[in-house]
Amino acid sequence: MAGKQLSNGLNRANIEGVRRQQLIDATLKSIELYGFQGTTIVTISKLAGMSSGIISHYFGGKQGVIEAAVRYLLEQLKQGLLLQLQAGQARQVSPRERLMMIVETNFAGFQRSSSATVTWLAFWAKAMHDPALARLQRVNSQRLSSNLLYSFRQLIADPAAARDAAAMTAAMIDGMWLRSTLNLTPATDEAFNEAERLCKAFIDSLIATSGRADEV
Amino acid sequence: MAGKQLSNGLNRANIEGVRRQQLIDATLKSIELYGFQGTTIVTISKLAGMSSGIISHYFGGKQGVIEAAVRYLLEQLKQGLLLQLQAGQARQVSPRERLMMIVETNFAGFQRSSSATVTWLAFWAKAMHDPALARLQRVNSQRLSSNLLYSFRQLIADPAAARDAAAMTAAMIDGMWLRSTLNLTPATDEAFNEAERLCKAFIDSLIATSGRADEV
DNA sequence: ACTCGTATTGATTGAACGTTCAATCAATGG
DNA sequence: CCATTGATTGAACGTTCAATCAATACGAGT
Repeated sequence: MAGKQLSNGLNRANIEGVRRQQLIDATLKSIELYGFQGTTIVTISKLAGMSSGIISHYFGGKQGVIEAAVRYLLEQLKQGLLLQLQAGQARQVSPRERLMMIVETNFAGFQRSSSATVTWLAFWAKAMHDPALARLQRVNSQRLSSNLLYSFRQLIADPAAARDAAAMTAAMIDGMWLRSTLNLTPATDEAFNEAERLCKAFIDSLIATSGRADEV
Repeated sequence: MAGKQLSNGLNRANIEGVRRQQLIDATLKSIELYGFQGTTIVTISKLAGMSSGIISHYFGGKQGVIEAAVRYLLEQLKQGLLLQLQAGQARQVSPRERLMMIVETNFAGFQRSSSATVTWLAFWAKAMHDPALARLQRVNSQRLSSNLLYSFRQLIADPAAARDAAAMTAAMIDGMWLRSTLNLTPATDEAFNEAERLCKAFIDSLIATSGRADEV
């Protein structure tokens, strides 16, 4: 019944999901190639190998498919950390290891791709004038802070110091990512690797300092 | 001769400069009010109290006036530090003081204004697909790094450690600024003040750590 | 008062874009 | 083998916007 196959190997019920993902991929590709302003219904649908009308059919309009693409990016980031934590579920993950995983997730391959970097920047710029996107942005920003704070609390006794450590680390991750993205000369991962290294070094210095306990 | 006054108090030769600045101000105001996408020739010229044609006359087109507005922002940032250093020229400015000045400049009032924050984000997003803007971005990004490195070199003996300190501080400044801007709920300066505090605390911790000298 | 030159206007144009919807067609069900 | 579904198309439409340019306003010089 639901398992009946079409000749192209697609289940009828799956077509919608498949098309939506194809259009989201095409949207990210278009933003990568032509920029946010240069992305139109035509560039997206052409990259997807479909007609222009299909976008309104599945997403209600251009605004819809772009919002969906952003949600996809946010979801990738969220799942990235979940998967990595899951991978180390057998053994016990120390607070320090967990912090390193958070850093690695934020500098993972997908987050370095052109389509992702360009879209993130456009997303932030648009979030300042679009309440729906602003809400998504805030949730995402909060998640990074909370994840960091959770681990820092287990490493730093003083609550205020733990909060400061989390805020600093969040800023350093975002700042490193931003500067790496903007200064990406050709297609070198060098900047991202260095950024990841420095973020991890910073976390270790925070832990080491707090080990010496009593400051301020 | 050149000092001849018009009835409105403007020098003929100055009219062009005055009009250009008025249009740049109007452009920033429009981006603040309507966003980057919502900014058109009409919104700018209306805010400036002039007609739409004037933009093409003075800037050759919309692209021209927007580029000029971005250049103005970059110049403000550059001059901000110069002025502050100049203010303390009489007495000797210690390397640490100079670092704090750099932080203060990046969180100065003008950089917190809506018109500036929105334009910065739009500028970054556009820089990824516009070579002219990308060049401006790189120069600006480099300046922050160089300024920081110059002072850190006087405080940290190991060259590699000084370079890392500068890179980390640059990222923290940009990251703190970004997160403050994006999470600006209503119109609270609270986030910016906290960001400035943490950046300064971070610099002090870098200096203190290097004082203990020999690490790695 | 009159003219010249510059500054400015704003209606108009043409291109670009998002949306709509009647028509098409392959895949299903009977 | 015919009827029905619904996924997909793409031309047409209305809107938006940057750019243009002929017309106008206005100060300066005589």
